Amino acid sequence: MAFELVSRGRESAAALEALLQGASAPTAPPYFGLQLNELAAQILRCCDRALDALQGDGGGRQGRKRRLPPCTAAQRKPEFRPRVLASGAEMPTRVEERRMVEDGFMWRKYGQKDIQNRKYPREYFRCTYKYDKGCMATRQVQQSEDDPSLYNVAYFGDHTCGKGSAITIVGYDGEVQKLLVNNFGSSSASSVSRFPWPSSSFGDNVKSEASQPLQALCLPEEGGEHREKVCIKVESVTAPPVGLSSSANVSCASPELEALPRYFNWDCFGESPFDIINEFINIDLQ
DNA sequence: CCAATTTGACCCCC
DNA sequence: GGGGGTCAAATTGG
Repeated sequence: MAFELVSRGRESAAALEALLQGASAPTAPPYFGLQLNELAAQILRCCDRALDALQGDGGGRQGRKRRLPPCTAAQRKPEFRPRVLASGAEMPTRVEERRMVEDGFMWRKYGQKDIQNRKYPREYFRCTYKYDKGCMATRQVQQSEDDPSLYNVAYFGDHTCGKGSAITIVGYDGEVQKLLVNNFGSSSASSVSRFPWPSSSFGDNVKSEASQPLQALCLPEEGGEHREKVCIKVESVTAPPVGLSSSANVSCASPELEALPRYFNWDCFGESPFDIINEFINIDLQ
């Protein structure tokens, strides 16, 4: 209950921050020395910490850890099971490198594997509602070798359990960029998965149409505590018209994404957690 | 008792 | 045949 309440508060803060970013945040009156958007970001961080604390409270589902002696083959019932291939060659819809912060979904671990040439095992999670609602979303989590405090998270499949959403962004020339993102940044499993900005915010300001959602997606925690890299699969990319400027830089080796470089803070996903390089770009948050 | 985790076995693909 | 993804029995803890 407390978890849901804090989650709701977090979503409200996210909405506030998105609205402030879309509005004239720099001219908004300061509040105790903070700009309003900074204040919203601060509220978000507090909510995230509270949610983390609640999850690690022992009442959460993550607290169950044990180490068992392995079962012998004789103890197991040899049984032929028809397999349903869930992943195959499927590419993840989202890849993140993040500290262990809840992503807004209910996951159930179903496997763990040692991966060749990898220091840490890969953990496999499926949506808790796989059987209830036929939700086939899965995710894979692997501890980063570069920074063990970070975890690479790859998402496969869309949530059909009603807990996720995809957003569509109209590009500079009207071409649709569809970002496959599920309930990004929310920490509430029971929340309605909608982004905090209304579709009408993609108004006449062409420049903000593309940049605003990306900024709003990325809510880096200042001070470095909450550092994450967000990788989003972009189905269609369109270059902004000549003359439009952006304060961000981009470098990306992917040919399909060459058009973007000058306008966003893209970075190539060179050190992909799961060897996925070309179809994903990395938004380096700072 | 039920739900979640652990972990070896199983299965598919390359 | 090996690697990686999934299954499900065993186990644990609320």
